[in-house]
Amino acid sequence: MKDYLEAQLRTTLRGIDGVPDDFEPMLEQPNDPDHGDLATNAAMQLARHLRKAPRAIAEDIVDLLELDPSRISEVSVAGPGFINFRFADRFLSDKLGDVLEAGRAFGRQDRTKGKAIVEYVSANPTGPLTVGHGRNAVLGDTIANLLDWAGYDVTREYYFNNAGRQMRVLAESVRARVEELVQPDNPTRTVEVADGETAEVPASFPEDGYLGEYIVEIARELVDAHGEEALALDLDAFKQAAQDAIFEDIEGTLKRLDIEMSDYFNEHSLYENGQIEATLEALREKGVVYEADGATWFKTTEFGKEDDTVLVKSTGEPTYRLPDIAYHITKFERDFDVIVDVFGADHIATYPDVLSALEVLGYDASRVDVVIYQFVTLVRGGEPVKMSTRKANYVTLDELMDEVSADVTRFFFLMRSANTHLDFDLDLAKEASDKNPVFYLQYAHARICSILRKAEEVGFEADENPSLDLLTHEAEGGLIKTLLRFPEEIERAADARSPHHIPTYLREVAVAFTRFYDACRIIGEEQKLASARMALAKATKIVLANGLTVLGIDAPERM
RNA sequence: GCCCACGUAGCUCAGUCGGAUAGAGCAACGGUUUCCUAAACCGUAGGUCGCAGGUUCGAUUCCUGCCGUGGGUACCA
Repeated sequence: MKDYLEAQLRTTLRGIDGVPDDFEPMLEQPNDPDHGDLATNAAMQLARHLRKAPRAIAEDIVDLLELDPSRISEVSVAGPGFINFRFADRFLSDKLGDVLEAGRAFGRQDRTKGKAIVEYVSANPTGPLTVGHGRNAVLGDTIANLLDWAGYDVTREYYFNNAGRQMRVLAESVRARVEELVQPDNPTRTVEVADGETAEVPASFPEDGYLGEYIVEIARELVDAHGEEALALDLDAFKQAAQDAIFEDIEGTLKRLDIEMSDYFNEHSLYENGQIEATLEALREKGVVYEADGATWFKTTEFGKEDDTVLVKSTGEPTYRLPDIAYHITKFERDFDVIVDVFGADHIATYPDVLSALEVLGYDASRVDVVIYQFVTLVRGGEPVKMSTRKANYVTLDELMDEVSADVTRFFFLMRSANTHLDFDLDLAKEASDKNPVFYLQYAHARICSILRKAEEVGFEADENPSLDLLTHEAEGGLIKTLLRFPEEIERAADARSPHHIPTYLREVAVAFTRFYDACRIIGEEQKLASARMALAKATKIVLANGLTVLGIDAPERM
């Protein structure tokens, strides 16, 4: 409908002198339903160009506009110069039939938009996923779902680094725990675990070692498998054992969230195939790289930064920025039209360097969208929980899901815009009865299922081709209009890479449905009306189920 | 210091490619149930859209400055 009106408006405007060729009329839904179903402010925007009063322009447009009365029942000029359109009931009921026909595909577009890659999670295998990773994972996965529905061929990629200092410290941590098991009488030392809390660790435990209990478990498995010989294993064996165990754990956690990556991209492969070196050379040729103090620098000051940035340390080891650039080049080489990165706010200073480098090397950096999400503060008993992966004091994503379920976890991460801080109140989410919006949505879906069951019970059979034009009650019209917005909402959320629009929208659907449910009976009404209303209930079920599917949340048959 | 977000109802947050009377949930207050799930619905109350300027026919939305909160500012990731 929006497309139809846009096209008609454009045609009309082209016939008016003085309208710029590139003028695109905008249509939006007025806040107040009394103002119609769609409105355009085109006349006001044109006032400048045409040097005429907006209302007069609006009158002219309305006079010239040719509209199909079976689609638009009413056009009016209002306020300072808005043109308001009202949909014909007939049109709405026709469209409702389309919803039923499309079913689980309603809101999904044909796969014609090209290839998209969404990089998310990307946690190095040093420990279990935490709540912070959870926000990343759920955001990324839902953005990927949205792009999928919006018509992209989507790759979901997890980028990780299993080389370097972090992993060395991890391996040493495991080794120390093995030593502790095999030689319990060795000297120990005291380390701080959390504010004011301490623990005893073997003297060989590395500085900044990983203190989580999972390290002890990995050590125990090694001792179970190798006995005392475990201590004699080389560091790579400890590293491998830790990495295997931790990745298995991470994949298990992601699976609980219904997340399955397309692939895992190992940073190390960029070294093996020479892309790190090639990237550095390419940058050097562009003259944005120089040597100083034994290190290799990237002239980020040329791109508005205060300082230059080290790409290769004086030790000869690249900082993570260089492989990041090389990695992003692979995304271009793999021909992705849309490239989305999901990063925590702590990466906010690093991605501009990557984009600058891509730009210098001739890639269209505007294809890269970086979604930055702010940190999650877990609140337990009214107190914020401080978290650190290295110290043992954190709440894992698994623990969170144990407490509040995967559905609630996903929903809470998705209901807020990514760039606001998220206070995740565990007590509230757990209590989660009437306060929890996810239940409200699921309940609306379950209630429709209940109606369907009831219909079967009492032997009600809806007409094959229900007369949808019987749906003239205010609550029915409101619900239909809300349902029909679903495809636009998906597209808008996908374009903006903003999943949180969907929970907001689905709540509107649930509210509109519950209002309808409250005002209109289905079973027991006269056959034709009952059939039409049953069709409306089914259409609502489709939209709720599809929307929840995009969010990765279950749509239960009963609650 | 500099960079990036954010600041909207008592609380948690939508809305912001400039538009008509700024919305929702929770909390508060009042009402509704012979009926397909009351995990509901209806109503009332609640606001200098952080502050001050600027651009505009029109600013919560764009620009500048200030204040506040968070994050970043490593030859760590």
